[in-house]
Amino acid sequence: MAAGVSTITVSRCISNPTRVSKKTLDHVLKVAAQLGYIPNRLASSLASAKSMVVGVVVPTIANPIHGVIMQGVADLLEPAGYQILLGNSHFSKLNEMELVRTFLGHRVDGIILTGQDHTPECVGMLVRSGTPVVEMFDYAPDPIDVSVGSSNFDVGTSLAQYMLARGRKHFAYVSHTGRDDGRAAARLDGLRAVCESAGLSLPRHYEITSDPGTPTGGEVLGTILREAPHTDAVLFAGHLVAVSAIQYAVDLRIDIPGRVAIAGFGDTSMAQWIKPSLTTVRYPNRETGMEAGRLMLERLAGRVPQQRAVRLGFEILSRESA
Amino acid sequence: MAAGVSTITVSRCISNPTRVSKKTLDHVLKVAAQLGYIPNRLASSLASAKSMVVGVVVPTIANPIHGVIMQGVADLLEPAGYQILLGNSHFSKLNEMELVRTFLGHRVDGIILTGQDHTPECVGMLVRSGTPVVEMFDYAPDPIDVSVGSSNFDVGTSLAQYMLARGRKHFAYVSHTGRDDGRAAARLDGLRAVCESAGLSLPRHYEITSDPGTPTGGEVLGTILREAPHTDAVLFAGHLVAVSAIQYAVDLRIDIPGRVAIAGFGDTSMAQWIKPSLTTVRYPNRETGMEAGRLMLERLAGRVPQQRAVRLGFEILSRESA
DNA sequence: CGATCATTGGATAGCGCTGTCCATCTACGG
DNA sequence: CCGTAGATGGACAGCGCTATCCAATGATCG
Repeated sequence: MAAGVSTITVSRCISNPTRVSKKTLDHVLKVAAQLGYIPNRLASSLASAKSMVVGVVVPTIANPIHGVIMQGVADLLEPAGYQILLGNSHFSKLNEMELVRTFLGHRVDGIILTGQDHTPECVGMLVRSGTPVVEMFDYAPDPIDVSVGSSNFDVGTSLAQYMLARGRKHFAYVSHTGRDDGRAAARLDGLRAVCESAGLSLPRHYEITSDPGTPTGGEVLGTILREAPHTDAVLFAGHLVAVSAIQYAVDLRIDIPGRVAIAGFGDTSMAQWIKPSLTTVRYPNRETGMEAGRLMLERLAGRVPQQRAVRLGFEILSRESA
Repeated sequence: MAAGVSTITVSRCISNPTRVSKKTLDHVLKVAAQLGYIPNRLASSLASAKSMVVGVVVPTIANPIHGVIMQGVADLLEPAGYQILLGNSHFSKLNEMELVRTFLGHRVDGIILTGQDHTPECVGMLVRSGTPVVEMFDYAPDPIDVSVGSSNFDVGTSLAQYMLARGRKHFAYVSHTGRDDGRAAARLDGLRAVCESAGLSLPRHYEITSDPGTPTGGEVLGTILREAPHTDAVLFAGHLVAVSAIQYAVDLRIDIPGRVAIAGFGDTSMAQWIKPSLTTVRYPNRETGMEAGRLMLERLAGRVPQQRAVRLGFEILSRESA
């Protein structure tokens, strides 16, 4: 090398500075800086079988929920020297599997997945590879490796009890088809459980087929109040749908929450600015990401946390609509 | 290999299937699938000097603006077989530089940067490396390599003219210190240019030191109307600040837009749900990301686009507040 | 003053692929 | 029946680093 020392000494300067004397270290570092030398991490990874890269799969990074979660992950991983390989599954298990395959090809040191619903082949690949895996977002009691998230069943029961405590008796639940299934279904299960044990009629379930980005809440609310006029609480899985339902109600002089209570899942800024403001469930997104990052760092350090499945809480933000 | 053929044939099956007969191809692929063989892309990258990875630096992925841009980038890059290495600069040029250094170490095939303000050392590294670079978000007339974005000077002039056309004469501009400097400053320059040529007094500039996540718009609006009561148009760089200013005005029965017009930059859902709804500038975020992705693919294919700096438009969403 | 040991640098051999060149095989015409 | 071209598979070297082992150096001690 130009510094007058061997390749191996340079390597040690970068990866294991204690193994080299202060003087040569300084010298090598100076020459390296002068030359603008940037070590090839590909070669390093290949030789050491450590890539310092973690693959993260989210459904879509455009959704601020996942953006915030991702930020939490990055805030833990980046300071520890890990880079993030980002993959968008677009809510498809098949895409997720292909991303996992690609990540494994890149010999990532760990993989973080959103949700707990994967193809068996995907799980098989992960298990066989021996790569640390964190499943985040949902509470997954029986994870592939480790997991962190909130229980949507609990969210369902909590919100049902919240409504019950406010004298509501006839529930409707509105969700989108196709995406987000597991979470939406778990919440509905929670709702059902409470209704059953309280001796109430089961919640009516409506599925919207249009894109969550369209404000179709008005139509749905109209349909519900026509088909089941006694409905006194409607729970919307999508915010925009919930907000547009409120807008619709205000326009039609339907009393919210007098005539019908409305609540949403997942907190967004618009929930607090619309009149009447929307009661929602706040999920600890940042915390979820950070805990996922923490768990990953634990696993990367070769440790297995005592708690393989971390259950995070949530918060019902009581506002005007319910 | 287990398939009874040499290593090299397997390699060809994956990277260059035309070079191998249909029969052996099928056979090798079948055996590979059975074995759950996943080729090591690290070794592949090292040998071929192509990593199929593109590094993308954003200030923070938690901000939906950058999330949407990133989605646009991913939507072009992922189908083309490229993976995304994500880096968060936290609005720091130094962090950005370190991320670039790391990415270069990973021998990424291309780097996409947010903004056009980089340390000279960072630019030097990029140029020396010969890696394709796309700068996105701002319109950068003289990019390192290629760029795409909207001109914030134009945004400033357009919004000023919009206000002028509605009889506004005394402007105030509110921005955050520290982050986003270039863009905020460019908009202010645009505003100033219009004020000057129209013979108006220059816009008053207020800087907020608190976090953009805190709703301090009320205080600021109060200060402005006290210090400069003749102000009839206030432009807020942060949405939450703009929205909270409107909230404050409503609470104090200050007529919006009668007494003072309010506008924001960058469109978010809350802008349309607050009463009165907020006039904003819509930036083409998705398109920015997609164009950045497209430009990157062009450069990765070895082509140099005729237009090295792509200027995207924007849209003034005229609502109730101005 | 020489033997022993910790410290520091070097030599060697891969990590798992791909680029380049070469060998083999089949098909075909002269 | 042989020569040639096109198609197909293989050999070899090397991408740039690190793990492992080994050599040289200086410090310490009997």
